[in-house]
Amino acid sequence: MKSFTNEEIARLLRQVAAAYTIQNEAKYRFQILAYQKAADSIETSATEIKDLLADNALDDLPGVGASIKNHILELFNTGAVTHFEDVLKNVSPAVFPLLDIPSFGPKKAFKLVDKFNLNDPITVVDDVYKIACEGKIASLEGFGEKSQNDIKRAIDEYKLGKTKSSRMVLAMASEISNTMLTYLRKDKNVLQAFTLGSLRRMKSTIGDVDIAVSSNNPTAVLDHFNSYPYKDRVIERGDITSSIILSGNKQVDLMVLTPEMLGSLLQHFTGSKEHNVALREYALKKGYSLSEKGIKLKDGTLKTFTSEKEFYNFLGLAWIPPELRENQGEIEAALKKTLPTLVEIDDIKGDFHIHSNYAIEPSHDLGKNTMEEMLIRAKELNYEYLGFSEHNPSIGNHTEQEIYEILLKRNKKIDQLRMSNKSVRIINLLEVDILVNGSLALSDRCMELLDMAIVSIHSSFRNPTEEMTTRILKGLSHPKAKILAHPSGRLINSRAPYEVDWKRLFAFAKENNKALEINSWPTRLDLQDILVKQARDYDIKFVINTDSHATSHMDNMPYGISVAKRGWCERKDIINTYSYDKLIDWINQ
DNA sequence: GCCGTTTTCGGCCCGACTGTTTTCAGTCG
Repeated sequence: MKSFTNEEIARLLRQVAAAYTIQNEAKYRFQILAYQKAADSIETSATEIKDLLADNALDDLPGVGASIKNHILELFNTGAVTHFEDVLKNVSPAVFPLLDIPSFGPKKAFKLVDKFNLNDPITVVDDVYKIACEGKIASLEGFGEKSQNDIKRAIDEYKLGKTKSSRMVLAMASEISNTMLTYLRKDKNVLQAFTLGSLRRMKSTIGDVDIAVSSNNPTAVLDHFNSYPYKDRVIERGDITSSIILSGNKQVDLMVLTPEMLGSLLQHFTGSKEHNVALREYALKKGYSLSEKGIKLKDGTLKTFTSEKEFYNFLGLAWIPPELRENQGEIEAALKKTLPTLVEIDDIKGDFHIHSNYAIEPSHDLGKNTMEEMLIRAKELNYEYLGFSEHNPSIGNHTEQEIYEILLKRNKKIDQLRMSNKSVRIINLLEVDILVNGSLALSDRCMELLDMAIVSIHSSFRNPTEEMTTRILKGLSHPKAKILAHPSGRLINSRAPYEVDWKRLFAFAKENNKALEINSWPTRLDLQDILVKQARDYDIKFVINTDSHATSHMDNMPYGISVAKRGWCERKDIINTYSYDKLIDWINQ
């Protein structure tokens, strides 16, 4: 039995789709869609295919039917798939690396590889670049001087990091978008301007920044957009859309329509693609054809909408919050009027993951601000309570007795603060390491000094699923351990999540009244949204924490909120929306 | 190749833009 990661399987399925496209796009139109859909589904699955296979649960994945399932089984059994080899045999492997370069699709990549006999996937990008520089591409049928230059530039930018798959963190995309909105609104032709796309849906990572504007003079708005002083260049410019690249290879897309079309424009450009496709298929059955311009009725007339709500309502649906628009059951829920009332930032009454600079001699990093400073910020945020949760004192450098004394001293400090700070109640926590063997880094009598503890993994991330899960459950089983922090350990764009048997963890958390943290740190956002949604089916509790190491970090809470919303969470699912009294009841349960 | 609130067969979103064309092919979201 061989093993493959989800990423490898998805890549393989995309290669098959590309090969079908090259061979005969019209003939294989629906197979191509099916393979791409299956690849998307596998790539975004929080559970590894190998684990689904072991549970015989591959059918749970949408887009994976009998045929592709059998291909995957064959892949794991023999290391290869006969059918895939058949489809791929006439396509050089040198085609595929080109497909991660923006503006390169299967057909263009194949033509270049085929005409110039490029067969080395390692060097193919450089090979194409060289051929373009030598001026050999312009004379090919279907190409010209311009497209030859475009190819050169696309590869230049690719080498600087602009690939189809590169994504930025939410915080950076927000900043780019806000700056752009401020700039756009300076033009009197801009009636209203909005952030759309994955940024409006508050996805954890963002590809391009999408912006929509309503205006009676789109040309003037596009001119203004194209004159943005911090742009590197204009990628494209039409009658209603334009794209520019900013320094750092960040792309901004703009669409401008008249105010009477604003409703459909917002709907269209917010996406996701999957949501829009599903919505359009649903509408089609009612005889409607949807686009950014409005809804085309059976008689061919276009009905326009000034608001997004009217657009959804016309289709018999409740307005769907952007965070839910991922084709994960939201259309059905909107039809049945069973959409959740999502948690909002104003519901938050406290934050439990706060690292002050209190000298606790920890195993990991200390915070930068004093407990007093953190409390002031908490008061400004209108919090009812705040939990201090520095890392436990390092067990390598202290005896158990020394640690006990450090904590006694810290408790005295916290008691003093409780006397002097009546407006914000203080919860006494620590963030305690779960060691490799599953025991906690604090002794039982040390744990007794706390109101509750956050436990988390900070070492040995790469152990097998079973071992990791057992380790976490053991650590979490301590009666004082109430919260599991950053449950998957992922760092966006730098560290893959460790592998956990999520179903087992969720069942355990439900059974033992433990909360899973949604960590608001922009490169963590962990538990990730799709797992939050799955966990919610187990009816378990979450806590949205900032993991702050400075007062300014406490402002990251909205990012955690966005993850909770994308996971369909309501206020009742989140323990730091509880009043202080209710919270204490929960801690003592 | 997938899928089901008219279907287990017969459907499968829709339009913008560019470059190379002279009505279209390819890419993108």
